[in-house]
Amino acid sequence: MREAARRAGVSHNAPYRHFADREALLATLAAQGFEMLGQAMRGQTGRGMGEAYVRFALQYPQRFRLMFGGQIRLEKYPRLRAAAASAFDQLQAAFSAYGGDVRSAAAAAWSLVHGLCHLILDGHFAQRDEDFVKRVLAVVRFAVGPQRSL
Amino acid sequence: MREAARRAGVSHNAPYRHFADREALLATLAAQGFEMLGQAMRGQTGRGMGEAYVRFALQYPQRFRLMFGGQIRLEKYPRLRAAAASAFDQLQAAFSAYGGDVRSAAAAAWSLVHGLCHLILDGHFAQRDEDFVKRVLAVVRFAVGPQRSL
DNA sequence: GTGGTATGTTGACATCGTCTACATTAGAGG
DNA sequence: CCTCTAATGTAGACGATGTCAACATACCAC
Repeated sequence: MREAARRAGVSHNAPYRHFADREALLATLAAQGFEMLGQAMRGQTGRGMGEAYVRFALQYPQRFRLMFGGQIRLEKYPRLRAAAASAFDQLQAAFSAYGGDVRSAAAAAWSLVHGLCHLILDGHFAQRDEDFVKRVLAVVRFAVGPQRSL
Repeated sequence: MREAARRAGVSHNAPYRHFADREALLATLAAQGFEMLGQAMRGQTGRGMGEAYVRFALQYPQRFRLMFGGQIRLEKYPRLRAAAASAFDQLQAAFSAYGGDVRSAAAAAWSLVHGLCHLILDGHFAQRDEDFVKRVLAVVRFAVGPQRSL
């Protein structure tokens, strides 16, 4: 909080006129992040959405960590939960054209790109260039229908 | 640090006799977590390893967050990096029997289960029971060979 | 002009991670 | 047994932080 005030050039307590507490400030920043993420995925389809997701995480790593670092309790900030759900809905919509267990397929796709972001940011992979991301994403198939494949 | 000392029933500075600083303490706990994770996956194969991974995360959520929360810089703790790599190696070994881009396939599998853990822990999914996990993992196929499928 | 609301400031408090200095304990070597 | 040393613990302090209460200022509606 004090650091935020410092950067804004105001006294150390000014932020409390705009945010209830530290967590509320962070929740606002996280919600903004989810809107940015949704914006980044807008218009993309299929694998392009996944790549946009990863690109966002690599471009704004701190923001991504804030959004998904588990430091902010979703239950406490309905606006935050809504922003996150809105982003996820875009991903799920990309799967709705296919039959089968759409919800599970979308969850799997989200998990895949999400985990990839985390592991790259944590430095668990030797490579982190866009080619590596494309190659990893290219490896998976989603069996949405009884026989279908995406 | 002070809380740790409190729980151990010693003075607030005693922990500094055993750990250089807060980050070193957390790094030790994280490394221990990676060993636990490796233990949990030992003996499992294929999807069973993924399920074990998720089970571990759901059983020890705080530990999992510590291990992958990005608060500890891997570069600074070689032992930690080694413990993490060792766990990942198990996963990768499960793919080595198949041809194709083994490294990418293993990375994708790790990303999938890892992202699933994070999203479940963050409360982004309505369900979090073992059935849901099984269903999500069942949806994906890994195209390891030119024509092969796992 | 007056009252109220939004915004900012000052000062204080408890807590935290960390440093320095000092005390205690335990074991090894004479 | 005595002494020296290393390991371990303690006390006190410092700066930084999140937060609260009290007070000040600016602006807008009536």
